[in-house]
Order: sequence, then structure tokens, then C-alpha cells
Amino acid sequence: MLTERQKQILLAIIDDYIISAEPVGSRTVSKKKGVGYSAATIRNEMADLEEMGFLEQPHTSAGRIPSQKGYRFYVDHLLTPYMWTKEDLLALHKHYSMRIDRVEQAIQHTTSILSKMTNYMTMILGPTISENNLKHLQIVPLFDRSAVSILVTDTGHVHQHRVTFPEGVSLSTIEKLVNLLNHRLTGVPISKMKEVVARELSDELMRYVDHYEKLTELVDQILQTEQDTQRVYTSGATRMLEQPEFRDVEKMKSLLDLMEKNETIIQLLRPESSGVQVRIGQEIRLEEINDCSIITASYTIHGEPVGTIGVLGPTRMDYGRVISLIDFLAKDFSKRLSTLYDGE
Amino acid sequence: MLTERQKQILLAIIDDYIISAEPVGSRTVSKKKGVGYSAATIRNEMADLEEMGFLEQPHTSAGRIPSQKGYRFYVDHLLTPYMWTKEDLLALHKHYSMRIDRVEQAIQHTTSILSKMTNYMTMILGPTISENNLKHLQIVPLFDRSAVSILVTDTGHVHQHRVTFPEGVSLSTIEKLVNLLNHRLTGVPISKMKEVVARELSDELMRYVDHYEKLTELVDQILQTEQDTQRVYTSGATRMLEQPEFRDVEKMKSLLDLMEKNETIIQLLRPESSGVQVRIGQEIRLEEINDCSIITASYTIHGEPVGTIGVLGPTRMDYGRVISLIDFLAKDFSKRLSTLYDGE
DNA sequence: TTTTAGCACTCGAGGTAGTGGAGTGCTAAC
DNA sequence: GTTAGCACTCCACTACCTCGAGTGCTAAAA
Repeated sequence: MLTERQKQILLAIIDDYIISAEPVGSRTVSKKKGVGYSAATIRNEMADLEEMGFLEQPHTSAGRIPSQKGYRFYVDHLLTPYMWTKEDLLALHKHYSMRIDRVEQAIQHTTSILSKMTNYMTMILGPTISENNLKHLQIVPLFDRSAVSILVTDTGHVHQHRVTFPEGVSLSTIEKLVNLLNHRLTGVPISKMKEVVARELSDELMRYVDHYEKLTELVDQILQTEQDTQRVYTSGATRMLEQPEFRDVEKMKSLLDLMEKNETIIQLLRPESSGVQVRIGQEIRLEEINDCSIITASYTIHGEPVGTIGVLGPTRMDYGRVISLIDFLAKDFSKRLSTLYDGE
Repeated sequence: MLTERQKQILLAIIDDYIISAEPVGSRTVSKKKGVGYSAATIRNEMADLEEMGFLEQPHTSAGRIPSQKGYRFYVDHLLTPYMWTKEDLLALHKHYSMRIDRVEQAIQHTTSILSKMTNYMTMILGPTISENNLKHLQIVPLFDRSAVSILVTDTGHVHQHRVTFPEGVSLSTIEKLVNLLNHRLTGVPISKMKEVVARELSDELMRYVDHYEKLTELVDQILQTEQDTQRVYTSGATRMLEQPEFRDVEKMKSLLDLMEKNETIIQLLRPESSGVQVRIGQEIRLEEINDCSIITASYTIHGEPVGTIGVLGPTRMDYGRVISLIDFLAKDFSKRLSTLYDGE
């Protein structure tokens, strides 16, 4: 579809534009080493590339900038593996000096590293617990009929929420109930608990415990976990202000507005496939960030994907570097989490 | 110190400037109703006010703007109680339609209301648990020597963290230990737990349990709560972009940078006294926000102050409105929390 | 046929007056 | 003590100009 020369020119233009954020002219390209053609030749090719939709021209007498199609082609076919620089490794090493012993801390730390090293915005979708198995369930009565319900998973996650006892049910009944639930639900995935109760336990419950009808509601309350929407961590919104395309206040505003809506971020980060994923501009299907790209990778615990790491930057993003960084960090983060979850 | 007329003029200028964000000229002031003097008279008074440091002039042929001293005087002596408008009440009402049943949700909701209604940035320092009393303590072993330690307070807060058992200590020993701790620490304020253990329990522990030396470290781990720095909630960073003084990218950047540093915010919100507190410009002692003001109020649970609500805006802030809103919301939030903590 | 040199043309960025208006300070009259 | 009048200041805005980077096209060179 594209001749070797055209690819070479496209590559040169994008590489240059990613650094300079300025339209790239034919002369600039022809002077790059490795390109043995005159500006006029380049001009002809550039006109062709524009016709095919890989390049765009802000106005007649300006150079060319890559179009979305151009970036897509670049990411799919032209990108060469990023070479880590000494500075990168040094920076990574520096960040790794601190000891991490809590999941939250690990997440925050990772977002911060990523945004510092890329200079773009970073988002992490915290791990879901729904696929983890119940380790322990407990009710701590507080006063009157109010209590806290605590679910602990085998990964060490603690989920808590308020519950209210139904009227006229004794504490000992509730204790019995909790014991039963504990006995039967330990080892069951959080997401399947309700199902198991409905299928296997309702008969038994009815026999074992008084006030069955009143208690079903309580059981529902206890097993409620969805209200805990996945937590979102972001970092480096400021960094975007350093990108020339966000020197514009309006653009920055719409970006920040977006970032305050957790649901949108969750939407953006929900993985469509495993591995590193690149969405460019309108591929994101979100008007506000038409000229941004998002690179995501999911991280795993013991091989199971549980959350996502994402970097959001202008379409003119250093794809090579970000992809390699995010890939590395997602893997590293997975490893860290897995050890955290295994104890030391 | 100031004549009545000077006060009147200062008030008029500040009121005008708060709305327009433009230097106020003598003509504008003299045309305000209630002011019966000509522009020339006003000009004389304005020159005096400037000499005394209450006003400033951006350049010779511009109007006057209030200085920090001017705002301070305004807040201390000229501010009249804010009259709630119909829109305010309507907006408040609208926001109150949703049901809240988790503390976090209540906090987030309150920040969001406050930032929406003021159009400034809002910050809330989450409640501390250190003054609450222990209700229940529990260890859930996960695998090998790793476990989760869970502390529940009488207010229903759950604090959790990872602990590692010392080598060569049996589970039953640990169980004994936990029972003992539970028995003796229930009802003790979180912040005093370690003290109580040191004073009252060390002897008993030594007698009761084997491996005393090994266990002290575990006890320390279990009772560790400080690592949980107070959580900070913010909302409405975007709103600042609507303020003319933050149309400047650099300024916005330094503000956002600040907001990503939790410790700084905690510092800013740590209350110096109870009640609504206004800090103007350099009174904040933070270079980055020399031209901002912060209004804070602490909220309480059953009368005990446990956290802070704060609004950050340009020095040209609608003090009256914000003070009245923050006062109202802090009280309302306290009430909500108190009921949340009491059960239904 | 492909590449390159040359040239006229385009268009935006940035610099330089010039103008209008809002506001001031001062003086002198009320 | 207050106000009208007036000269003066300074910013914001516009219009205009110039410069230079970059283009497309044509015709010559390879």
C-alpha cells in the first residue's frame, strides 16, 4: 500500500512531530540523515501521503502533521521497540527505593512513577475483588440495630459496609446466621456468593434459623458488594499543562471535567482485550478528548486480570516510550501485587 | 480608624470587584445607589484609602482594586450576613434528594455540592479515627504467616492492614493474644491503645502467652494505625479555570501541582481554631497560592471535631456567600455523620 | 521515468504605529 | 468640604506591514 520511501517519510515526520509539536516541512525531512532525497521529492511524496489521508496540513503554507490514520499506521507498522535510556533506568531505580506494603500505596506509587516518566496523565483502575474468594465474613454490632459487615477475601482485601438488623431478631440468631454463612461461603468467589446462597442455603437457612423472611433482607445487605464501585487513581493532570496542545484553557478544562467523573474513567479503562492497547483520537469515542490517545494495559494477580493501567496524552504522544513503559510497569505491578497477596 | 464614608466606599469597591474582577473607578462607585457623592470626592477618598494600604492601583490610569489588607478589613468589619437566594435554596434542595448511606459517599457528595455552589475548589479532610474507641479487633490469617488485622471503632469505622506473624508462633497462641487484646482494649480510644498495652498489659501478656518477645512486634503491627494518613477529598479544580485569575496556564499549573500533594492539603486544612476560619493571600504562608484565600470550617461527630471542610478561591472571593455556605454545610455534614454513626 | 532546482505564491506570526476610552490628579470654583 | 473641569496617562484594540517558512508547479537534469 505504501512504498518503502513513503513509510520512511511518514516515520520521519511523525518522529519529528512527536518531539517538536510543530508542523514538519519537506526541507526538515530531507535533511534528516538516512533520507537521501531532496526537499522537492519529499514534497511530492508528502502530497501523496496527504491525499491518502496519512498527513494533514493546518494551512497552505505550513508543513504537514500526522492525521489519526497516520498515527494508527505508525503504531501498527512503523513503531520500533523503544530503547531504554540510561536515564530511564536510573529514574526507575530511584523510584523503587521505597518499601511498599499496602496495595493502595503500590497503586499510588505506580501512577506517580508513570506520570513522572511519561509526562502524561496516568490512571489506574483499582483491583476488583469480585473474582476473589471469601476468606472470612463477620458482623460487628455497634449499637441498637446497626452494625458493620466485614468481608475478607483470600487476597487480603477487606470490604466493609453498614447494615441494619431487622426488628425483633435476637443477636444470637444473627450469630447463628453469620456462622452458617461463614461455613458455607468460605472459598466462594465474592461474585457468586448470592447465587450460592439462593441455590444451596435457602432451605437450610429456613430450617436452621427463626425469622427466615426477615433475615433474607439482612443476608442481602451483608453480601452487598457492588455499591463499592471500583476505585480510580489518577496522577499527573498537571503534566498535561506542559503539553503545547493543552496550553489552551478551554481544552484543559474539558479534560479536567472529564477526570472528575469517575464513571467515565472506569469506562475508558475497562479493558477490551489483554495486553497493551492503543486507542487514538476518535477511536476513543469521546468527544471531549478527540485529540488524545489512550494507552492501556491490564495488570494481573496470579495471572488473573483484575485492573487496568492507563496513560492519556495528546495524539502526538511518544507511543514507543509509553507502550514500553506501561508494559513494563503493568508487569512489574502485577508481580508486586502477587507478592503482596502472598505475604512476604 | 476609617471614617464611615471610607468604609462605605471600600465596601462598594470590594463588592463590585468581587463580581467584576475589574479595577473599580471612582465614577462607578459614585453612581452606586446609597452613595451620594461625586466622583471627585470618591477619588479623594480612594487616594486616602490607597495611602492607608486598603486599595491598590494596577497602573496609573486604572481604577482601584482591594489589597489584602482591604479584604481582611472587609471580612472582619464590613461583611454583612449573606442572604440566601431562592436559587441557593433550590439548588441545595436538589442536591439533597439522594440517599446517602456511606461516610465516603457523604463526603464526596458534600465536596461536590460545595464546589458547585461556590464555583471554587473544595477540599475535605476525612474524619480521623484516632479519637474513636475500639469496638472490635480481629486477625484473619490468609496464608503462611500473612494475615489481615482489622480494627472496628464504635463509630463503625473499619481500619485494616497487613501483618506478618513472627516465625514459630502457633495460630492458637495468636488467637489467645487477640482475645486478650480484644478483652482489654475494647472501649479504649484508638490513639491510646498502645499506651494501655504498655501500661496495663505487658505483665499479663508475659504471663499468659509464650514467645512474649516475638509477640510484642506483632502487637505493634496490629495496633499500627498511623500509616493511614487522613484521606483528602477534593472537587472542582475545574471551576477555578472559570475564574479570570486562573485563565493563566502557569498559575493553574502551580495550583494543580499543589493539589496533587496530599500532605500540603492536610497542612492547609489542619484547623487552628474552631468555627469558620478565613485566611487571605499571604496569611496562608504558601507561596504558590499567594493570591488565593482559604475558608475552612471543621465538622464534628457528636460534638467532637474530626475533620475539616475547606474552600479555596482567588482572594477576590465571594466571602459572604462562601462563609455562609461552608458554615451551613459543615453543620449539616456533622449532623449527617452523627446520624450515620448512630445507625438509622 | 524519476529526481531536483528554481520560482512565484500563500499564509501566519510577530512587530509597530495609531486611536479611543476609562480613569486619574490637580485646580479652582461653589 | 464638595464638586466641576481639564489636562494627562496608560492600556486595550485594531490595522497594517514585514518576514520567513513552506508549498505547488514547471522545467531541466539524471
